[in-house]
Amino acid sequence: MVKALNTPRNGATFQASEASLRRLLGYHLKRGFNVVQADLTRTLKPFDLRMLTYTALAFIVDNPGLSQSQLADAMDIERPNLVIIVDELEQRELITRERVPTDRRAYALHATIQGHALFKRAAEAVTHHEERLFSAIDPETRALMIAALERIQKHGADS
Amino acid sequence: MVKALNTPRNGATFQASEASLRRLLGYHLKRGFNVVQADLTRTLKPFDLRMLTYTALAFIVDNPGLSQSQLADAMDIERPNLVIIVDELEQRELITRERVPTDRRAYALHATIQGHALFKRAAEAVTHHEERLFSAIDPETRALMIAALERIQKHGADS
DNA sequence: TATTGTTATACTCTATAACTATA
DNA sequence: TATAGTTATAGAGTATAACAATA
Repeated sequence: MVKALNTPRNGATFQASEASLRRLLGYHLKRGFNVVQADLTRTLKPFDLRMLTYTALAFIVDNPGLSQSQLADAMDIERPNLVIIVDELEQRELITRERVPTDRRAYALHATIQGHALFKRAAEAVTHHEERLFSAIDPETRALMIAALERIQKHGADS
Repeated sequence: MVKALNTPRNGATFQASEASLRRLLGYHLKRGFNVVQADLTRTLKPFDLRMLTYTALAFIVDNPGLSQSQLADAMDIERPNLVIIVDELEQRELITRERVPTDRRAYALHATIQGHALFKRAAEAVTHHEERLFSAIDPETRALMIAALERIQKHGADS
């Protein structure tokens, strides 16, 4: 909907002033992420997955046996918010929750055959979603952005 | 909370596999934006502003007299979601809503003296917030990222 | 017919306090 | 005591349908 910025009532162009919005990286991060998030939601819809259920499934597939605490830390979300995500994946029989013998407080998470199969199909769709959305950004720039975003995370985690 | 990635139970390192998460720009965009959003929330708290009320106020300060439709388009949010934002700013007497004589359906939005004053103080805090959070990213990289994010928006708006 | 602003509603993501059972 | 998982709850952002007033 950026086009409205170019068609205000008075014929001029709307501004995000130099003193405020347009020069803010955070502002563009938000808007860029919103576009990505909207497209990702559409991409995952056919698989009945959301951003968080997809992310959780990906981590469980890649790290069989990890606990919910470890998964929450890896996903950078709070433990309470992970519970319903794991509930949903378990009810759909995409993952299993098994008590850890050596620590009966914890659950070991594993993807089922169906979980692996669904993830494989969804991951392909996500790959196409990324290629489609970021086709205008050359690989070097993408890598540079990923490195910068990782630094922002580490820097933000310090404070 | 990335540190947990380095301290799993089995002594190995948790993975966001090459086939799935770690190589996805969208994944890093989300995590990076979450850090920014959390810090921005803290930054705006003393001014009783949220991300969206701050953004709306910025646009109104920079574009006096614009309508709610135009503001919603500029902010890239749906009209219904803007209503409570404008309500809040008006109730706090930071902006005014005046009927447009030539189109009695629309409201012209203007920032009050208090609105300008609060925005000026908040904008300074936001500037410091950005400098603090992005100090590890050199200006050239920031500019490159902003340009790339703008392209993603335009590209996403097409599809 | 189309647009502006509005109400109602629902979904997603995020955050905190407090509880239980285990360690 | 500390940790793993849970429940309850609240806040914030996003999205759609439907309506009254006006164009």
